[in-house]
Amino acid sequence: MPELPEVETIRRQLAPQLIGRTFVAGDAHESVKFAPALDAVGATVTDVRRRGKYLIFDLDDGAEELIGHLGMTGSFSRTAAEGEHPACTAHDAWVRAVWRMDDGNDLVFRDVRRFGRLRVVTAGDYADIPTLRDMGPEPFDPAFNGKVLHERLQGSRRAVKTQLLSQRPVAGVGNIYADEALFLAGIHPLSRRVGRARADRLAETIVAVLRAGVDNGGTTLRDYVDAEGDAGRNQHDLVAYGRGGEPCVECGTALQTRTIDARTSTFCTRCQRV
DNA sequence: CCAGCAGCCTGAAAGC
DNA sequence: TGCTTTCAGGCTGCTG
Repeated sequence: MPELPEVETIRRQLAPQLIGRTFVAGDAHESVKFAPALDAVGATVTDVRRRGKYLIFDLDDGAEELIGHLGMTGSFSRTAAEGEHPACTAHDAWVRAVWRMDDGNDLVFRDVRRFGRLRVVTAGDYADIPTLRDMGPEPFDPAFNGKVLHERLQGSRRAVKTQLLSQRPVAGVGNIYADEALFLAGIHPLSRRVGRARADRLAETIVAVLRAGVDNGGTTLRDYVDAEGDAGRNQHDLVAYGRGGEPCVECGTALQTRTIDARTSTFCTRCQRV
């Protein structure tokens, strides 16, 4: 599932191909999740940014933004133009949006499970995108540290993992990297009390696992591919996520799996303290 | 305002 | 073999 490293990988690949290009036509799935893709037709891409797990295409020097979320199975790719007019059906059954660019290529958004979303907003107006509006600091921003994380975790009494997945303490952490960061920090996912010292450690491990994910081109468990269609390599480095029943790399205890907030969580009952 | 949870989606894998 | 059930889960929006 695309989290910060996967989205960042895609951003880096798309940016040089799209900056300066104009959307000259488009086609989109009828769902309200994808139809807004057509609102970008006529606009020129002036930058391709990322905020948490959201891709943000700046349009017309910042007047508007095309915002994309990959959901569970979303992916972007570029292909030579297919047909005289862009059409989702010219590709495969899971393509939800196609934009024809002024360089004769198509930008394609494919999303099997349709958990993704596309929309165009006035620049910076995220009133209708609550997760983006309330998003915490970027983990790679120098301003993000244990002090900031500690303060932001104080705002809620919910379990630390639940808070991380909300995107409010810090941007871009999903289920995989949350399990990894909590494991490396020695913090139980159900902990409701993360003091300053543990917050310092957690901030460090969050940055470390996300950086490793970017360096490895993302984590591919099943669906994720980058904008070139290639899988990531970070799945080989995971030490907690998806390893329930296997021995903890630190102490050898069998890792435990349980559902927290309808999501699978894997952790070590010995190394990770509540 | 906050916590908790149903619903959105579909293919792969497991179960029978 | 083939049908049915379970599972994966980010985010939205509703409810108490």
